[in-house]
Amino acid sequence: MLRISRLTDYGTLVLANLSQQGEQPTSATDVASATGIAPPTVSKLLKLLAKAELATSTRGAMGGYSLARPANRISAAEIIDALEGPVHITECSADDSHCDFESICNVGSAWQRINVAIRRTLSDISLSDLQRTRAPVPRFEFAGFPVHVESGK
Amino acid sequence: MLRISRLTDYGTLVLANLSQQGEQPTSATDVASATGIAPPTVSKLLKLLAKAELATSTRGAMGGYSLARPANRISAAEIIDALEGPVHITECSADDSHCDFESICNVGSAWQRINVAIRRTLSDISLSDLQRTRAPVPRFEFAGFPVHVESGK
DNA sequence: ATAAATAGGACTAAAATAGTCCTCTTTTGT
DNA sequence: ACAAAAGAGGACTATTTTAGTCCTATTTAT
Repeated sequence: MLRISRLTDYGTLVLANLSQQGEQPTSATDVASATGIAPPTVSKLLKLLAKAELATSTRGAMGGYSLARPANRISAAEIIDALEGPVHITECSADDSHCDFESICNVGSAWQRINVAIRRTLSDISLSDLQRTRAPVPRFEFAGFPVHVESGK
Repeated sequence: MLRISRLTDYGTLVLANLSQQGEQPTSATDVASATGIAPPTVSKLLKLLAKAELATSTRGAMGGYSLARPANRISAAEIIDALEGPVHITECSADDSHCDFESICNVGSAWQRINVAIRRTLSDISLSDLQRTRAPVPRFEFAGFPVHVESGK
């Protein structure tokens, strides 16, 4: 359905919060109170983000998490991958998937192509873009026709 | 998770099949055996597609379904909308949604913008594009940088 | 030592999805 | 008129995914 899960949405908030804190580590508890998200959930998210190397963790007292890289070098695609695993627009876009109708199905490849295109775009959008209230306006093209997206409302 | 549901994938197959049958109505049962999808599921899909006016139904003996319009005037976005309802990339992209952190959250609008951009692209892709084995290669741009997608693999 | 943190993973609950089935209405052909 | 073929509509169930909680172990600063 072309949507990201709520956890990913929260994850973006969490990363945005880390980004505001700068270099020094922030504890999961602090992030939780700053964002209003339930502490155990924040903790779970930060563990996933650390495993994906988007955040670095410091253990022990005065420890916490901080961004692994500047916000402009963390892409929306990486955030989604970290929190939802590699994403395929349909089941049959997955590398190792097979279905019974492959011989009939002439549809798969186009969805796959669209999937690739969306992922590329998401790769070009950084956490800092996501944070900017006035983010740059994405522009899409298909089959040679540019599709302009109005900014704001 | 940026993926469409399996039903939508099936729905595309079903529509592609109707498209191949031309004008005369095809029964849900026939579509089911042509595609290999379980008959009750095909029936459910066709009902939804008919309600969304992507297919027209003819009741009674010799009845069935046919495309409401030529395949090149049915867009991927319409198919998704018909089978999954209006789609939002995050919960807070929905028109009437509110969350407790709106005052803190500076992230929402960018995801929303991305959502709009993806939908526009999907609107420009037609059922006939989806059917073509060599569909045109979508091209995306973000913040002024064109992103080229290689064709094929 | 002790307190403050993360690491890791087991576990539960809730929600969305997929799929099935039943009954009713409409239409065609005999 | 009637029987058969088809769709309309909706209730229902099972499965899977997602969200969220909690517990125990490990690490580190003071």
